[in-house]
Amino acid sequence: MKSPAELLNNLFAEALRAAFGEAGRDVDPLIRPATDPRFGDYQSNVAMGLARTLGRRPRDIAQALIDALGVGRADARVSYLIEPPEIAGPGFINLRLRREFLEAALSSVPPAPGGAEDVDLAELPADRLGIEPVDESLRRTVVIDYSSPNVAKEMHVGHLRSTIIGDTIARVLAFEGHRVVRQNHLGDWGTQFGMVILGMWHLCKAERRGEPEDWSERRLSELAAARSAGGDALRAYLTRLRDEHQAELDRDPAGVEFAAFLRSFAPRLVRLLPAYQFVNAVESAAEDFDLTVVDRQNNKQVKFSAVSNHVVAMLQRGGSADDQERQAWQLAIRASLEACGAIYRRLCVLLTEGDVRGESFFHDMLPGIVEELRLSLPARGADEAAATGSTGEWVRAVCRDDGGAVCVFLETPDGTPRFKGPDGEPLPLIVRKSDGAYLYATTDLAAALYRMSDNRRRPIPLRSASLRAALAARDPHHGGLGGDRVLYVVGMPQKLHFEMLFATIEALGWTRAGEPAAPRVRLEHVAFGSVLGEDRKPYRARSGESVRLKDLLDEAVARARRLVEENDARRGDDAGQAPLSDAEKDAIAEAVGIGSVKYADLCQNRGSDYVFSWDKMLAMQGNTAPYLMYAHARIRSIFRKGAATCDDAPIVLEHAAERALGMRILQFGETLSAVSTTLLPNLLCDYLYELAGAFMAFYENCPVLRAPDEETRVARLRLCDLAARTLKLGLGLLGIRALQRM
RNA sequence: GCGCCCGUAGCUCAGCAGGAUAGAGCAGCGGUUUCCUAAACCGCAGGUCGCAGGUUCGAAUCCUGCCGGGCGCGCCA
Repeated sequence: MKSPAELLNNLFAEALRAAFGEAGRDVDPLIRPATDPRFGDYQSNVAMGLARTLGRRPRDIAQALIDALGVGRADARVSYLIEPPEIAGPGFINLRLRREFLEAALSSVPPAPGGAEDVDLAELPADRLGIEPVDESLRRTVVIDYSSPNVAKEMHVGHLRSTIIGDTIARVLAFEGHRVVRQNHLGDWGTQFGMVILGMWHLCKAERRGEPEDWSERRLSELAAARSAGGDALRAYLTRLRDEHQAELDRDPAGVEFAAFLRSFAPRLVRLLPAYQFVNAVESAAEDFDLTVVDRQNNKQVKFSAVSNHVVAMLQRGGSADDQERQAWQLAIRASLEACGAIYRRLCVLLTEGDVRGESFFHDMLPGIVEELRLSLPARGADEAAATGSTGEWVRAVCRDDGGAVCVFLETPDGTPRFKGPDGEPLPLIVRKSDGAYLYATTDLAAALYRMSDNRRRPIPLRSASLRAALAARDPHHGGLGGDRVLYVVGMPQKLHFEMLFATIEALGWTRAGEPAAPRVRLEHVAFGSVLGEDRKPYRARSGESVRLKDLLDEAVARARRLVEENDARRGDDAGQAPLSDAEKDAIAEAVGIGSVKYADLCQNRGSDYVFSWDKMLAMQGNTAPYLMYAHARIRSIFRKGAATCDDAPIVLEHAAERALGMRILQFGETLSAVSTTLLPNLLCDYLYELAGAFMAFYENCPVLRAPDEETRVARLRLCDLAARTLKLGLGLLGIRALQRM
């Protein structure tokens, strides 16, 4: 089933060619929903624009177009679709869909597949409402990078938008028939990682000394006290910690204790986190003091404020001497993934451990990436190094050393820098620090290569043999994910980074590689704004720390639970149905609470910041999850109460409210297309809100179970069924459960 | 300093590949329940779309300048 807008679009495109020949080819018919019900259902605004190019009066053009459409001719396909169009104002063509068409289109929607109530929100909903996937020729492989939590930290509000928006986009694109590859770019290789490992080491030592379980928390508050007491107290405290640290190293230079500890350690994030925070706090406090310890192998002095860096260096250097660090690292990842998995399941987010390709996954490609940049982007700009970016601008990239760091300078063809720093000097993309360490830009280049490359469809020619080998080692079979479209669901502040990254990739020519038939790769930064508190500053807990996602969700569910309780009590027996059991209340509170948090985020325009408000997201009125869920529950209630079925009864759109509801239902498909091209989930939210509003109006005006006659009754039931299924499907694509009762 | 984003009703926000009289929700005022869930529905009131120019048959939407706010800007991610 195609949506009305799509049908109109196709018919108008044909008519444009028929009426105006070449001049009408590839002209967008500009089919839009009517701005006012009096003007019909849709309108075409193409005539006014065409007036200039054709040198004719817009109303004449509109008339010619209508003649070419052939409405009213018995043999014209358009005749069953619309009433004869009217020309209005300067040349608007007003279109009114025929009632018979609407009724037939709605009646032809296949019944919901049996088995009905799917508990999980699967990637592909069982009930498609007759909506077909996009044409085979338009299907793409879409790689979507979202969520990307940091292993060293617990998930917090900062991860909410990426996780939720990314998941919805993934669901919508998959529903449209695209091959979606989710990627969770876990932050598992950064500097903070040394702190986690070091924290685990401290846990080990504390345990051996027989200290209490909350050792880390105690040390943290001791440190805070020493800090506020001033310089000398802090120095004394840090010196004590240093001595303790050194004593432990001396006691067990081979790390036998730590190795044993790791073998039996059941990693739990609740223990890891305070230990990490402790190390973090100690190191930042120690920066101002000249304290050192001898490193694990006892060969050199290490600054006490930089022990974790040293651990990172050991970890990243590789080799069997550092197995211990590697093992600790694996355990920490394990713990983090389990914590993330719990959050994802609760959020009904599709990400699994199979989608994780963290920073560490790419780390051995990094030297090859730098070599590739050096070979492909020589200082004397070769032709290959200049290309039109996806924005259509020309970019030229030059890779050279600067101050000991390896840099990519992006330039316009005449050599002026594309990006500048605060001092007005060219701002490069730095891919290797002067100390030899790699940065996230390097990892992002490696990840992008992996995501686009495909041995068969899009082999990317690489000059660096070591990079070729490293890429092949990652995915020997396919040589990469073969993405035609690579999406990065990452916050707005990183816009500059992605501009530079994409410009570099374009200059390397990776997006244009592969067989001629392969589409050019589109790289897109799906940017989003921040979550703000009522004070319009980034949303934080009262303590000033960012809010843990787990706490946020707990509170949402608790608030929803109170509402369920209140409401059930107020309703009493009035509704003539059994009160909700505790288990039902729990389930409803969970769905409503989580759904409200998600919906409040998704219904905002992705690009803008939004103010987090419990009252608004849990409100029953307005564009909220509870409102939509209520509309769905109300419909299901009709079926429950009437023990009714409607099977394949023909739809009748007699009443204006019936027609309006039917029209909305049919517009679901075109809404999805809009979401997949703009990647704006709020368009889907707006649609669902309007759909629910149309249902509410219908509900007030058109009795269903008490309909005047049986024919009307079953027709209305069928319309209700379609409305409920559309709501359920739409909510499902947002990763929100629809409820039977609430 | 440079770059990006934002400024729409008292408040929070939609609308911005230009289209007819700019929409929601909240807050305010007034209605609706012997009737399928009132966690609802309906009505009223509320706007020089930051300001000034420009392009256009037509601008909240595109361009330029200004004012106000946010974010970003080489070896963090």
